[in-house]
Amino acid sequence: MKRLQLEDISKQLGYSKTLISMVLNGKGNQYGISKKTQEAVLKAVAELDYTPNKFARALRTGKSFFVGLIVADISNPFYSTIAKNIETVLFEQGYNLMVCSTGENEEHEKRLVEMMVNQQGVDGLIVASTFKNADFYTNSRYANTPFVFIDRVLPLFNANYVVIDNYGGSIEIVNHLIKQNCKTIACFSITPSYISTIEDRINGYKDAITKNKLKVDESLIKQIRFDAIQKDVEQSLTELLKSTAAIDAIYCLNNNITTALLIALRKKEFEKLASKIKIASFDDIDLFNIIDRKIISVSQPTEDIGKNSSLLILDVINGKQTSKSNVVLSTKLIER
Amino acid sequence: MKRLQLEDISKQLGYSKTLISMVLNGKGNQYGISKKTQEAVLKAVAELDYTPNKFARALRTGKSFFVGLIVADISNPFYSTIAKNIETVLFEQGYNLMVCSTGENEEHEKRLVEMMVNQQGVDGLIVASTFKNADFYTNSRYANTPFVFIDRVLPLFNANYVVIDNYGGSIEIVNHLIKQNCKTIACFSITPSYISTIEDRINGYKDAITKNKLKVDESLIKQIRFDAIQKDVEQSLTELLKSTAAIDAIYCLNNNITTALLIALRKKEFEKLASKIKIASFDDIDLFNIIDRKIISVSQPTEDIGKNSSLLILDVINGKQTSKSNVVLSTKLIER
DNA sequence: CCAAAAATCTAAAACCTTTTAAGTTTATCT
DNA sequence: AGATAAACTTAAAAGGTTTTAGATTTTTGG
Repeated sequence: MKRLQLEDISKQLGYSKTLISMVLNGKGNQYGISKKTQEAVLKAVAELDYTPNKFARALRTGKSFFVGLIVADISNPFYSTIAKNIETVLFEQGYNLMVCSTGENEEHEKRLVEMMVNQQGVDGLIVASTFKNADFYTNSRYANTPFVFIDRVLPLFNANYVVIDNYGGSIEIVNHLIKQNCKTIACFSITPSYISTIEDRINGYKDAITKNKLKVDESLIKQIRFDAIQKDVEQSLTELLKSTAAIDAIYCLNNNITTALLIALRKKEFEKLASKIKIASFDDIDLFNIIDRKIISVSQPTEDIGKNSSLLILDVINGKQTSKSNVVLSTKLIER
Repeated sequence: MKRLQLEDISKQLGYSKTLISMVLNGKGNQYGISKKTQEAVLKAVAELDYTPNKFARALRTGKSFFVGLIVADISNPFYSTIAKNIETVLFEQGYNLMVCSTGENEEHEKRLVEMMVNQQGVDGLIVASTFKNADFYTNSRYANTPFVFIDRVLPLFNANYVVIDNYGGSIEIVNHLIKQNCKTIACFSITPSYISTIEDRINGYKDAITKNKLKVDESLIKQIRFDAIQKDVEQSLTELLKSTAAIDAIYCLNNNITTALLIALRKKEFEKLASKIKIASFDDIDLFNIIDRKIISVSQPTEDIGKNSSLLILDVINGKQTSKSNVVLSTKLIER
């Protein structure tokens, strides 16, 4: 069965394709099509169950009604929650979401952006970028594509973004640990560590320690590789065990590290450590409500990141934006 | 800066648009374009950084290189892992994935399928359907769209599918519980319960009990509503506490229910129950490796569901399929 | 009742590819 | 050399919408 097209409706109704197209696009009044005609068209279209060909429409208008989302790893609940909220907002406005993961790899991110913009023709792009600097995005070939950056900002780049207050959240949770009498706090960071969120969290960690008149011990800051989390966490624990310092707490800079730490601490070799330390986590996940151990965490307003960024990109797409919009959302400390 | 198009390259090179298009689509040899010409074209195109307009191409060929994925809830790790694996396979073949959640709602599923097929023009659709029967999908308007069903099968519907052996997995886990000396096993099922996976798991549960010469007690089978999981789990626990039966184990038919049960069991009111029972879960998640309680589970080969279904839909799209393909993957019991 | 203005409606162009059918040039064979 | 085949190339059509510019009909005012 061949797909119905404008021509068929036109013949059936005796109105021109133009008129029908106008009515269907809600421009009937604008072009002075009479109420009666509009109704007749809508009725017939509904009865015949006609829907315009997406490709023809996109070719003519240059609009795909697709928004791209690029994150490090869509199976991470932090990003998947954001994705879900973005999807909901977009769907209400007749837009669709296309999600891809970079695996925290710059080259992969490049390929994905190129593909989405050039091949897939997305109307806009929401990105949690892995890039170290903004060179790639400042290239003029992207000047016409609406971008909104989330979670992470790129240095010296004047762009729309929706992020959270990583520095403030970090200060707050470390302050809380210190109040709980933790003096020696290890920090499990993640590579690539130049990412703005991580930088800010590290700075918060250091500043909170300094302001409480304690000393920052660089040997307690461990780098965990994005693609070898479990291994590196256990390696770091071994190092901590060997060191002379008596660790009071471990502060994990993201949920993946915290999860890996919890798994590691179940092993016999780390038993001794496990019973003594407090665990703090930047980013709160459901899991923390189920386990016995009381995790202190900073929860991020993931829903709001999703909602804000999607509303923002729609504004940019629809030309409703006057100047760059920079949103910083605040975090919430969860004591347990 | 205006986008480059075939015409520009054509003028620049002195070859026709046709020739350039042919070379770019890898049909140079097929149409007897000389090696020299092909190389010149490819070089120029690379230098000028031209990419064909996606919409024009799709309009002409009728192909979008998009595959849709429809599941109940993309933030459920079971589905998000499947999604990730599908995405990887598709990406390698130049296809893209578009994911949507139905929230286990038939009407929403209808809207999504309609939208993906009619408005977005996907080349094929992978669906974990919420539907009770196959009427919607047997409608002739979908006869031309490649479909692959995953996770759940629709009764009496001759379609491509990739599922797991729910009945067998259920038998195995309940057998294991009984061997561990559990005689009274409650079952937390989920509505809508007509879904094939749930039906099969329930049947497995009942048959395993019967074959072990125990009695099935219908009052121990609780229905948990998809959209009120926590509440219904706690309600069911209360009922179990009130009943005279001494429960040995609770068997949860999916990971959401198990998670909700674990949360509930932390409450004082269920303390008594918590210490005595074993917990079994259909579907294994990372969480189970972190908590103290030893959860017995059936793990599903999510990676394989993703890989198999995506390879299958590509075959159907590319006309490589000869007859309907039905894949049943086996599960793995995880004792802890 | 006529001219001008307002209200409706439409033909044709534009969007940019891919593919068909056919054209031109070069090589091969007798 | 002429006819035929092979190699290479292209003009034009097709795909289905939206939009522009203009045509037609109806209404209004004198």
